Amino acid sequence: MITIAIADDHPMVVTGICNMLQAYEDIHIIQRHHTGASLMQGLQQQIPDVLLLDIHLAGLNSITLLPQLQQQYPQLKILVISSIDNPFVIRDLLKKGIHGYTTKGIQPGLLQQAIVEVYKGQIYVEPMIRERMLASVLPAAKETDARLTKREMEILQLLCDGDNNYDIAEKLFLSHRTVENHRLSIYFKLEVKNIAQLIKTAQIQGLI
Amino acid sequence: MITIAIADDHPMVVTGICNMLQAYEDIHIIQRHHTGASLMQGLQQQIPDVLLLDIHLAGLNSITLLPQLQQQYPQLKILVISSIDNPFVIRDLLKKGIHGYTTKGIQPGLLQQAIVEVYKGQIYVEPMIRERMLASVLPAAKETDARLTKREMEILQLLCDGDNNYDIAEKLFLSHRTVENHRLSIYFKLEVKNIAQLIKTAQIQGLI
DNA sequence: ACTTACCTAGGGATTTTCCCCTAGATTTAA
DNA sequence: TTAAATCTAGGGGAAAATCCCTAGGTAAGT
Repeated sequence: MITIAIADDHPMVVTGICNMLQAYEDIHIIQRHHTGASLMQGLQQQIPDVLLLDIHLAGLNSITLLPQLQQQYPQLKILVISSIDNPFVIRDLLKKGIHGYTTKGIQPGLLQQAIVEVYKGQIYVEPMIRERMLASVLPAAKETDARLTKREMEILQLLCDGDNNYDIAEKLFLSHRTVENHRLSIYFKLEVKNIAQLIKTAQIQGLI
Repeated sequence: MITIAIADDHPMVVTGICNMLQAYEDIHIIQRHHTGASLMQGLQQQIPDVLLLDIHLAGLNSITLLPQLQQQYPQLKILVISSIDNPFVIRDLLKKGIHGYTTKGIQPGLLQQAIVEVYKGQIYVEPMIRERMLASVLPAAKETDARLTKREMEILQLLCDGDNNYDIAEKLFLSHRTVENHRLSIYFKLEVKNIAQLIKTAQIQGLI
């Protein structure tokens, strides 16, 4: 018997999930929450085996709850359910220590499977997403050694604010040529060839 | 008795809706679809009073089906259900002739109310969205400027890919000066002053 | 002590962007 | 059927970015 708590600010999704899981006798839903506050309170009463967590809870990004959840309930398995299908975003979530990820489009049978896998201590990622993540495995490895230095990160931030070399030079008390050098080395590391691609890549990789 | 067809590529949402509406005896769900093709076929068999339509159907934007739906089934009421809560986007949908809009976060009672309203020929917008649309009435003037034309959107996409004016000119068979003009008018509309801010703004506003 | 990475700065040239304009053709809305 | 918006294209010039380089100082590890 696996106990479940659901946290999602869309009642429709909550009832949808409940309905899906009704058929499985080994899964028992013990809590339903629509807000982060309600969730944290509920966990104090009783700790489920698996938490089905939507990324968007009314007004707050539930990912911000992760560190707290992990610290207070280290044995709690967290299965994130969301609409996002960007492999980079999901990879970041997994890095943050969630135990599984599925989209809201998952088939009932797979959801049950996901819960069981996560419960058993496996990391579960919905098959379709898993494929897409595989497709981005190489860029993922690349991204690791594409680590920017402190100065480069600093300049990246300002570039992303729309500052030009001269603005940045003034703010950091540097020559604009120095800023240019940093900028070009950022381009090289992130394998982009202009500022537009840089901003996009930085956003996708969560560098800003 | 109001007959309903549901079109949503997320089984979870479909079962959630069905579950929500089970309690209401005056509402009868006669069709469930996960793809646009299935939907169009189903409508040929039997026309429901109200169509609950998700914006995202497997692989296609269901909004593209609107003209066809309206032409073939002028008496069909279309209630769009989605996760989008951007008032501007919703206003555009209403302009395109949908009869109602709710998010997936709607309460069961309100969903039933929405269906009844739409069935009776009213335009229904979820209360929370309605408020936010009201709140954007004044900036609506500003937003009018901020709406990009077709050509501008096209160029925005390419700019976000890192193409420069010359690349874009070649791809679209234009002069690079023309591309430049479009680019500058995009800058003006989005109130940015260079490509870096543009990419960032476009990402944040979901324009790409 | 020595290599390596990092930060700094610049010369010089080319390409692209950015800013100020005008202006005709076409499309759309009032 | 006007009026307004959009799409097209360009002149001319200033500013910035991009692409070649070199090179000294500093900091960290081996």
